[in-house]
Amino acid sequence: MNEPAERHALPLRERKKLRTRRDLVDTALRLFTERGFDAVTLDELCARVEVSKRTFFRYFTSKEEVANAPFRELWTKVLDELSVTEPADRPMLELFGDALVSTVERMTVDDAGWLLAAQRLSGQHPALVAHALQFCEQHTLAVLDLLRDRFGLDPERDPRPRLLCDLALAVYRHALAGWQEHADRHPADPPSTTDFSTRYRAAVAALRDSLTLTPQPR
Amino acid sequence: MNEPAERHALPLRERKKLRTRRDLVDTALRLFTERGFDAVTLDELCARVEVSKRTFFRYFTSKEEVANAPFRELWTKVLDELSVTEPADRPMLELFGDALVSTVERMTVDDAGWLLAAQRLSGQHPALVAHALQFCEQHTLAVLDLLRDRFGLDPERDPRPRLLCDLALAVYRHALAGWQEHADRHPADPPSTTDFSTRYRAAVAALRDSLTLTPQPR
DNA sequence: ACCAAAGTGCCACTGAGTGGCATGTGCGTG
DNA sequence: CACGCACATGCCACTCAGTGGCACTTTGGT
Repeated sequence: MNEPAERHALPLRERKKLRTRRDLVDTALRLFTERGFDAVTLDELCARVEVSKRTFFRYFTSKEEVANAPFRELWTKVLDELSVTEPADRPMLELFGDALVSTVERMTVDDAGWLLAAQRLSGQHPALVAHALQFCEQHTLAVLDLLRDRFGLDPERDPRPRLLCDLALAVYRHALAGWQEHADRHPADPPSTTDFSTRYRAAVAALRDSLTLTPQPR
Repeated sequence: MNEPAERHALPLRERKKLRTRRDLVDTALRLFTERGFDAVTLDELCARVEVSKRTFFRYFTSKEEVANAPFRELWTKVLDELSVTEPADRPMLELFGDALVSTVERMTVDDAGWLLAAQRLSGQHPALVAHALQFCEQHTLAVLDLLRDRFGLDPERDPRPRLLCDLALAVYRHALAGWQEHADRHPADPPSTTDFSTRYRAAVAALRDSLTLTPQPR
């Protein structure tokens, strides 16, 4: 019936939707970056994209969500990757890290730029941090389902899967923050996704030592 | 000058402020619990407490904040405790856990009840999760300052302090969630703060294993 | 050509949060 | 005790995020 054999030939209707969504995200990130998150009203954003405010809310549930859209796109891909990963005999933390790192390294330069822009904004406005963290929390729950269904780990009876997710998220956030700061110090260079990977792996290596970290004598 | 020798004799003006604040928190948590977070408008809450909406916003910065007030009170005490802790030759994670556990066990039964109520609400409404997480983030930054100033750990050059905080927070959140679920299964009993401590310590013990957690064969 | 469904625009509305100014109350001074 | 100062509050009008409802246009299938 409605099964076009060609991959990239989505129903024309879907194309328009994707385009509108992309317009909204791009314009929003640009305006927010230029003038600050709450100096830009939704009315203005909608006017620029030539879309009614009502339509905006059919694409995004809140003003924060459009600013954090790059995070959603990243994690959607990571989850896709994880859901086809074979449960080899390696620590989940590694499987998790591999999925994240390879997803980031597969990003286009443009997408990496948007991701950094979103991260930069998050650092400035508390409401964006809040939304981003709550978004992580939601995805943690999705990952826990995955761990239960595909990897035989039951988060109901075992606290470790839950802790593992939070550990991995802490590492991810640390790597992302470091990447963004580094990118800001070299504004001329294009964003380097391998810089993220390096930071991620370094943070993973530091995890074990964090557990026994002891105060230094003054 | 204004240094009354008596401990509990605050300036009378301050007493009133504390009382108003307490009224707002208590009434808010009660109403939110009875009818749900967004079925209660601020206008209504203010009417109950007989306070103008303008005054509400001199005590709290948002509707979410009043619902999460018990968290703020808890962490304020924990930070106070940490800021007088001597940097003995023990892992920071233990010092941190001791401060948290002893603070919780020193709570009154009433305060424990409010804390559980706030946690219960957070589980229901995304906006409250978001606010609570962002609040944790803020306190993490305060803890990092403390680590730098009192414990000689520099978060600028060493990723471990930052990771340590996130680890501790993950354990805290897990223990709190478990405590609340347990309390809900036994609604007749008064809240048991030692139950929280037990869960906290168990989760700390599980941390190390989380790092190497490996998929189970189906 | 036609129809049903999906997508959109428009309009009015609720409720959170803010600014400004007038009013009142506690607190220290003479 | 009276005065004045500073702080806390109340009131009012305003902005803006987000929602509900309905009418209109576009798209894809028949």
